[in-house]
Amino acid sequence: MADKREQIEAAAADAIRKSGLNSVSFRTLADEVGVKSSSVHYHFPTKADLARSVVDAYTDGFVERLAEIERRQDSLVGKLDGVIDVFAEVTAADTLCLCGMMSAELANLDDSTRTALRTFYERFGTWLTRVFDQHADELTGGMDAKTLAQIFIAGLEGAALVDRTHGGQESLDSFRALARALAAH
Amino acid sequence: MADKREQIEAAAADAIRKSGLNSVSFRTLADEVGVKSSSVHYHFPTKADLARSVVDAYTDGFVERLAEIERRQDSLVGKLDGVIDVFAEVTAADTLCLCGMMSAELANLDDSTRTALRTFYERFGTWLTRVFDQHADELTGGMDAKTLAQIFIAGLEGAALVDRTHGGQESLDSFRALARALAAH
DNA sequence: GACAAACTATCTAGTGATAGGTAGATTATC
DNA sequence: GATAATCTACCTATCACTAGATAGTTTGTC
Repeated sequence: MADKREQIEAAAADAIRKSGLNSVSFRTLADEVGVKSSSVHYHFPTKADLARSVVDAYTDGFVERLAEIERRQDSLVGKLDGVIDVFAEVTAADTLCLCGMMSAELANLDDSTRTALRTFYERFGTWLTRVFDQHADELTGGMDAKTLAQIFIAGLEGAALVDRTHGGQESLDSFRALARALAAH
Repeated sequence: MADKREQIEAAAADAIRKSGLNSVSFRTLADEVGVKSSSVHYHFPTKADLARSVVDAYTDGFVERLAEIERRQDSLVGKLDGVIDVFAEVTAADTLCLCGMMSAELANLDDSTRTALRTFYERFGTWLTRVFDQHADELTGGMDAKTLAQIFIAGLEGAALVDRTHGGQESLDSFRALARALAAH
């Protein structure tokens, strides 16, 4: 049996992606990993501590996946499709991007967790902006790299949100089409 | 003092847009309109009844605003900007689209409320698709009307979500830029 | 190497606050 | 007098969080 702290963090991340931080309780989390709720409080004194830790870990994992995409894909469409694939996995599992979910719950979060969320979007945005910049000569439409990055970040977060309400990946596929329209020249 | 039922519904809609259905309680709602929680239960027996009513009312109001935009704006960019303005109001009030917020909470909703959410997206999508179809000859990029409608629905929901985490309307403005890039010819 | 102190990770047992929901009495309206 | 809308008073369940006990492990000291 692996480290309990990591198990708790993983169980929390899964539950948050499915139904949000608000419907994650120390008790259900404890039951899932086979300890008492007081033990969860030992590792994460308050819910805010748990929330921040989960966001930080998710962000690190997400950025690592972006780096992997960059290693494997040379073309702009290949890279964008790689990112869309990440969101497609999330949608296929009937969940949301953890940071998208928690952004909806922003009003209930403490400052440190809000900062962690901003860091997620910032790192995602920095990566996407750089990718668009690297392929600037292939782009149509006349929009700059940062604008395109923001369109894709908001678009993919929203697509996961919308697609989950009716199943399938229609919205996500529309962003695959947008990627191809932008890269055609 | 207006009809209590409507007051309760309006207070619920405001609270949901700010912090989600999960953090709206019959007690706080009752306090806001000056009644007891049992009186709220008289008008809306269960929380699911309240949720569905609020979504239905929001959808009707939203669709009415779309019709108004269509009456006032002739150009494609004018119509798209009108829709983006609706989301800009939402963002300026530090809230989300009510249906976007509740989509994040999908796992905690009953079937009738989920159906009401799907209806919102369907009516929004039908309107946007028709608008893009009407201006098909002005479009660049080669994407069909339905694809474009899905890009804007997901994009605007996501932009409201993302922009709220760091203030401002950067993401929303990027969709204004996309509208102009698509309409240029 | 032996022993004590400190630390880690868990437990039992409980706190006060709040949640959605209900029964039945009361008041206002027509 | 009937009906609609509100009230008081309550229920059970769950929430985040805490105190204090208890093992096992690690670490510092002689």
